[in-house]
Parts: sequence; structure tokens; C-alpha cells
Amino acid sequence: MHATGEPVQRPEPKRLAKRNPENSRRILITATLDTIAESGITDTSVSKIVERAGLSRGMIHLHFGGKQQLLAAAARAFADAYYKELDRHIALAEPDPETVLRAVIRADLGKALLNERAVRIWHAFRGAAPTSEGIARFSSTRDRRLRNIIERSLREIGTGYGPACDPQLVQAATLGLLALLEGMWVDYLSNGRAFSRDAANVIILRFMKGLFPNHFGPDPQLS
Amino acid sequence: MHATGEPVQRPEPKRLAKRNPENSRRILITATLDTIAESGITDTSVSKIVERAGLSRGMIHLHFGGKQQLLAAAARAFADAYYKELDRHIALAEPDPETVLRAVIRADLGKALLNERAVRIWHAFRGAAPTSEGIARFSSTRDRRLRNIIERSLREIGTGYGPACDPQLVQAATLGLLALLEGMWVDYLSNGRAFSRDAANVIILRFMKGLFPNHFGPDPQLS
DNA sequence: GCCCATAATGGACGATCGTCCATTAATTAT
DNA sequence: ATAATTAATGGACGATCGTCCATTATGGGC
Repeated sequence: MHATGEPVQRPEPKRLAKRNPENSRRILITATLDTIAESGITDTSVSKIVERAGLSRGMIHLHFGGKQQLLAAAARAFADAYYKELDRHIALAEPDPETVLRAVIRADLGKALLNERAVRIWHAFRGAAPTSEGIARFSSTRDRRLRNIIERSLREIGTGYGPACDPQLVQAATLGLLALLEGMWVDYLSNGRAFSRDAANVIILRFMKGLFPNHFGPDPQLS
Repeated sequence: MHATGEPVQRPEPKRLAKRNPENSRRILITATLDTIAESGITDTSVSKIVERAGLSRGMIHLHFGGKQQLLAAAARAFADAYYKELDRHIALAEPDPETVLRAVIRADLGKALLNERAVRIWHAFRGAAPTSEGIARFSSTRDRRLRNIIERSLREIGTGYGPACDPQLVQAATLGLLALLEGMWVDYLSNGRAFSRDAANVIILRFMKGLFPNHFGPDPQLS
């Protein structure tokens, strides 16, 4: 026993985690996305992130310089993951333009990209983008890249409809398809349980066939 | 001069604002929506709201019971304003179903509903809805009501296409049109400057005409 | 003119926010 | 083996958060 009432200052032999900065960054980004999906971006705090990550408070400032930059990095990582999966599907479909578009639609509506976690994160970033430069950069990237992919494929398809084809048809169809995909994500977010991937796929194909009657027939894989 | 260094405790004859609780509620809701549009929902604090409203701190707790309920009330007010404008357009168009749908599309893309402030607020609420019951209630109201309006009109139009018409066509077209409208709002948010109301209108009509060839011909008011 | 119900005020409060940094420990270089 | 480098820690810090309430001002009913 000690004579004084003072508690013994036990140095507590701190076991630091293995040094692995790259891994720490990855863990922090994942924890950030998970927290946003679970609590919403408003309630995503530094404390919640580091607690989920199992790392110490200082890591965010050390590796990203601040919370805002971490959010931007998370937005970038999220966009990268989206395109990694999308590109995988597109690579299998090329070079036929209609097959590419079918693959894009199927991938965008697939479980890997369209799920509760992803759609919550997506819309949280969308809502925050107008007032956060760092987030906006990677929230708009998707549109640009995806739009180019769609537009290129549609232009190729459009040539098959001869010069009689309205030159604005391709642009209209590009914007419309993008809007349809976005709208389906919103529908999934709002209606969750009632949403059907196959039904959404069928609807989009119907709309596309309306503009390009010689293409986008019913998917044989779907009812 | 005063003998002591103590500043005189001037009672400062407080001029309270006129008593008008209903007006105070309205001012607070407007200030909330303006703050969300300007700073994003993450940075919308009680302090910012009351400062913009020119009212005192306690008003939020007094009139709404807390910040969360104020946000919910603001979401409801925003949805109400949307439908007030929409209903105004629909009333002029009834009872012809195609005219109603054209009015819905035109109203949804019009300056009164689709503008920078509105679209920022809309997406901020959308992003917050999954984790806020109060906001979700009035964020999904729009879908339900709008969907019913669209579905009813489309069903009426669909009958003109005889029994050969796929019974799922109406449902598909309803979901597709909703998705297109949502998607156009997202496009406006992301691409702001490049967005064209008339172009969006034309695109949606094209898509609808693809499903209902005897309807939704080019709007004579548009190029 | 007085009273009473209550709209309005603004500061106190503890909690939590994000940032920062002195310290500790793990790794690399010498 | 020792020094130098830097990843990792976790608490301190002031700022700001949202809530709450004692107090003050107001307007309608008597």
C-alpha cells in the first residue's frame, strides 16, 4: 500500500498500433463512409469516425489535415469505387455500344453499386456538395465520366438511324438516361422496400426503346 | 463621471418585437430554409437561424420545441409550397390528362419551383431524410402525391391504347416520369449554368412520346 | 387602469465540436 | 547499438453547439 492517497501514476505501457500510414488512411475513409451511412453527414463528427476506426483522435489531422479534407478524400474514394465496379462491367461488354449501355444500366442498378449504404452516402454527399468544394469535385465526376460513356455509345447507335435522325436525339437520350438512373437511385432511397432492380431495368429499357426502336428490346434475362 | 470604474448597469429599455407568434414561426421557417440554401444543412445552426431571422435565441424552443422540430416544420413548409405552385398549374389544365401531365412537367421545371435555392434545399433534405424521421415524412410526401397525380393521368391516357396495351406500361411510365423529373433536378444542381428548362422539357416529352406515340407531341411553345 | 396570460428576450449551462501539439513508440538509417 | 525520423497517441484548448429558463414587455379582458 502507498502512504499517500495519490493514485500511482502507472505509465501504462502503451501498445501503439503497427506503423502503417496507408492502412490508417484507408480505415479512416471507410469509417467515415460508414458513419455517414449510419448517422447522416450532419451527425458525422471526428469523435464518431475515430471511435469506429479504432484509432486515436489525432489521426485525422495527421493524415488528412482536418475533417473537411477527410470528407473530400472519402467522397473521392467513394466515386473511385463506383467507377471501378462500373468499368469492370463495361470491359466485359465492349465494344458493342448497345451491350455497353445495357451493362452500364445493369451495373448502376446492381447490388454492388445500388444498396442502402451506397445510396445514403451518395445523397448525403449530393446534399453537401453545393457548399463544399472538396465534395463537389468528386460528386460531379461521376456525371462527367458516365455522361461521356453514355454519349459515345449512343452516338454510335444513332448513326444506324440515318441522317433522318434528329441530331439532338443523342443528346436528349444521354441526358434522359442519366436522369433516369439518378431518379432510380432516388426511388430506391425513398421507397426502399418496394423498389425492384429488374423493374427499374425494364422501365429504362422501355424508355430507351421508345427513342431507338431498333434497339433496347426486352432483356431476355428479365421477365 | 462616475466614481467607480464599474460601467453603469443601464437597464437598456428593451424593445420587444410586436407580439405575433404566427408571424414569428413563419420568419423562423423562412430563415431556416434560407440558411440551408446558403450554408448547407450541416452548418445550419440555431445561432445562424435566429440571427438571420432577427429574433432571439429562445424563439426556436418556444415555438417549435427544438431545432429538430423546426427542421421538420421547414421541410413541411417547403413541400407545401411545392404543391401549392404545382396545384395552381394543374387546376388550369384539368380535366384533360395529357394537358395535366404537360402542366406538371412544365411546373416542375419552371423557375418558381426549380431554382438554385429550392434545389439546394431539396437535396439537403433528401440527404438528411434517411436519418431524420421528421424530415423524411415531408420528403416522401412529394413522391406519393405526385405519383398519384401522374399515375391517374397516365392510366386514363393508357386506356386509349386499347387492351393490347401492356398493363404494366402505365406503372413503368409513372416511375419513369418521376425518375426523369428527379433526375432533371439533380442535373440542375450539378450543372447549373448549362441546364436548360426547355431542353429538359423537350427531352421528357420525347421519352413520354416513345411510350405513348399518340400523345406528347412536340410542345408548340418550345422550339 | 389594473391584471393576467403569454410572446419575446438573451444569457447560463453542460456537452460536444474540430484543431492542435507535447509525448511516446515503432521503424529506418547510420 | 545508437541516432534520427516519423507514425501514433490522447488530452488540452477555445469555440460553438442546442437546450432551457428567469426575466421583461406586450396586449386583451375586466
